[in-house]
Amino acid sequence: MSEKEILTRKERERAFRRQEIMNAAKPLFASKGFNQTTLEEIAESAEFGKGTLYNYFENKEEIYFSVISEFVSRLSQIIDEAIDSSESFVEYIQKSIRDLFHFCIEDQSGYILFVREYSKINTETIIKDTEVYAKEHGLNFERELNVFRQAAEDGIICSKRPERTFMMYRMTSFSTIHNIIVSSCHKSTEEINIDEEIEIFSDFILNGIIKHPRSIN
Amino acid sequence: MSEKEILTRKERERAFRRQEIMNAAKPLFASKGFNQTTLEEIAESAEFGKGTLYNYFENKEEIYFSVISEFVSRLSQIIDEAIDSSESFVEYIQKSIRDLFHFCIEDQSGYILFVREYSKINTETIIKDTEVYAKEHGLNFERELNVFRQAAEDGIICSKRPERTFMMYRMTSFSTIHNIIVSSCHKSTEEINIDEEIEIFSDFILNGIIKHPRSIN
Amino acid sequence: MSEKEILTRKERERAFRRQEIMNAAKPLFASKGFNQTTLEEIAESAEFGKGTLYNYFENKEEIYFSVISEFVSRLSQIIDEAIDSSESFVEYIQKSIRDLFHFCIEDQSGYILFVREYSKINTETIIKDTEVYAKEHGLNFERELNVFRQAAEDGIICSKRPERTFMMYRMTSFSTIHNIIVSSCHKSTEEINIDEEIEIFSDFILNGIIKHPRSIN
Amino acid sequence: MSEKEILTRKERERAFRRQEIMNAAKPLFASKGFNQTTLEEIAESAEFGKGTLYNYFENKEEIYFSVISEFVSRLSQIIDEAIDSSESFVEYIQKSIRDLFHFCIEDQSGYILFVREYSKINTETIIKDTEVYAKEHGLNFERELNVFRQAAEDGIICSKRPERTFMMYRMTSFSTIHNIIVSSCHKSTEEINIDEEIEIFSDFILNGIIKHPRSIN
DNA sequence: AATGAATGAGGTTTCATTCAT
DNA sequence: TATGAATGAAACCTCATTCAT
Repeated sequence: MSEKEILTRKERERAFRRQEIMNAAKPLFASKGFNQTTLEEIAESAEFGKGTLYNYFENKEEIYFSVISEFVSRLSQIIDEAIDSSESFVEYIQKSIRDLFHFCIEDQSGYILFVREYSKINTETIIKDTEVYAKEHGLNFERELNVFRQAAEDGIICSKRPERTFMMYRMTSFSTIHNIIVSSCHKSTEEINIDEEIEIFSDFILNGIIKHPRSIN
Repeated sequence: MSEKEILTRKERERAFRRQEIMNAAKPLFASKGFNQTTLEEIAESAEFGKGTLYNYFENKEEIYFSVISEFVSRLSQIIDEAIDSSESFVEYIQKSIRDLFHFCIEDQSGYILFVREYSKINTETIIKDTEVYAKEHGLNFERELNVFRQAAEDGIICSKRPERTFMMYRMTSFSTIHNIIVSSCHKSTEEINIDEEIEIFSDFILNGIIKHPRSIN
Repeated sequence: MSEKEILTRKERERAFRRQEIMNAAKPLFASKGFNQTTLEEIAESAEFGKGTLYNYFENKEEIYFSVISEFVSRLSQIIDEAIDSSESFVEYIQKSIRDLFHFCIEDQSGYILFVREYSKINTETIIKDTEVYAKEHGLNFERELNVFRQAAEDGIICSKRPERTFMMYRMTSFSTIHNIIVSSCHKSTEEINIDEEIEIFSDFILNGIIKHPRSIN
Repeated sequence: MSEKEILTRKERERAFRRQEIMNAAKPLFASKGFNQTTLEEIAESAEFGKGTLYNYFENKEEIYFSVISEFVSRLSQIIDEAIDSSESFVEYIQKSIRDLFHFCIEDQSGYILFVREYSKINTETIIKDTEVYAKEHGLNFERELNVFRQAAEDGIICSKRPERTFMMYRMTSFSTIHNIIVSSCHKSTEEINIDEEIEIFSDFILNGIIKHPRSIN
């Protein structure tokens, strides 16, 4: 029996309103940033009074990090599923890229907030050490890292330092998604074809930019 | 005879003090962000009174963007030089990666500010359209883009969409540098070997992550 | 049933506090001017915190112009009533002078602020074109002007340019009231007799300064 | 032999530069007010360095009051001349109105500054008591007042309180001139005819606004 | 539980005045 | 004597948080 089922009606209502506030805050934080988003705006968007927010969250920061935390949980799940359901390294790469891209483009606001904090590029909130931060939210890079280590041992990838290779792969994924989102905002006319982007990116990751005698794909 | 030589002593002193203020502001903006950095801090760090700053800059924003502008100018120059002095595409890639990495790691604060604005991830300043912004500061992506287009025509790179490939290459460069800088901040004990990082990254870009029958390099 | 009656208790309290702030600000603005009056002083005088003022007014200017606006509305009403209730030109002149003097001397601070702005002598606020300004606040010189035009047609006043005559009459009224107020401030011992002042002024306006064979009055 | 002649060349140059600064400051103070005019603007307009001003004046206020003082001296002289050269009360009134109007409209900036201070409507400078102020600058209302007292004794004017009548006359003169100046600023198309204005005003003062059996004029 | 009025610390910016050159 | 760089007090305004209702 899961924990959820033993929530009372009051607790369920409380959780529901908490979520409503987070949903209202997310696009505001994403588009305007932490400091530039006022509690008044969040309250108005959530159709609550300003003071009510403090019945559900300690302070502004807690709202902010709760939003990100929620995103990270789901992100983590997606990666776990990709690992669990793949039978080869290449399949895992392709699957995780595809699922990650779709998920992030689905929830652009969440993604932007996540990458802003995670890349440590944000300066409006106290920067937390990535590892602490990742653990707090259950983001499990260790499992992925092990996949890369195993692939190195198996001779599937050539790098002598799979940790570095993994980091580059991860960073590159995030910045490419970021780039797609930004592009789609600014050039609405030129419709972005997500599946094409995914294919180009997968090829870039697997084969690099130089033409090789025979491509794996 | 260049214009610089006909600056009067006063003008030279003025330019010097302007630079001093920018140098004082740069690491503050980089570590704390735009809003979190107060003019008082900048003034104190520059060893000037608060009001003095306004004799050299219109307002806080002008200090901020002047710092970035200076970085972009030098960045632009480095890329131009790499293009001009390379005889093949692969040489250009290797050279530009090497020079870019060294330059950015030399001026970490400037780099962080640049990437924060340029990636449109920053929310504290009015985000300018990348292209406008790039032109304003003389950042010339068009030239690099043409290098990639030519390489595609020549069959050196396999992508059917060299613009996308270039963008991924650029993004990936920046996030890798970013990652190195962040790592070096947090794990100062584990000394970062820049040249090794450059080699790994060059290989990653040129060949991807999958082992190929024969590597170009 | 008027709209006022359907104000909720909250709305009534809000309006009341708004008025309190205006009442606190009025004598300060009148005695010290716009720039020389600080928000801190207004807040202290109104027995509110500094920030509270911003819950009722957009900014300092809005407080200032609200005070004047309130005065102008009441001034306008007084003149309208004098026109409506008078049966001859001379009666209207005497009545309007009497009511105007009493009203302005009752609310000296309001009057000083009004005349400062209206005479375009003030340089601390952006000077608005008198006509625009008058219309905004419902000050209706046009009606009075028509009374003068009619009197000229009827041969009651001799001027060939009743517009000018009206303007002189208005200006003179204001500066005389101003003079009375200033005098009463500085020479508090010598009690000012308002009714005598009104009589002298009415005579001055109607008959000029030269003795005539027979005076209307 | 006058004092002027024993000024050394240095002293003459000093006086000349003092005057230059005042001339530069006058229109600025008139159009923008005391606080809104910066020393930097005055210095620039006078083609001096900011610091140089302090070699000629104690501080900003001294510049301001020197400008007004100069105006008052000349104003005083004009009224004295009108009194001295007139043979009747009516002639004095007509002459003084004419000369005053022409003088003030010639030096609009000076006039505006004078009336702003003198009417005690200004709040940007410490308001000085009119009498002190008048004496300081040699403005001699006492002589004019005596002319009115004499006219009352002689039965030329009807008022039992010639002091009040004089004050109204003075105030009215100033506000009418003020009105003309303001009008000429805002309605440049409709050319103002000074001589016509003077005639209308003289008539207004002497005869009031009501048509009398026979007009003096 | 919900509200929003009240608060005041803290930020940017202006500008008269000083003073070393 | 002329200069203008340096200064810092003082002003307006924002907004997260508290708390009485």
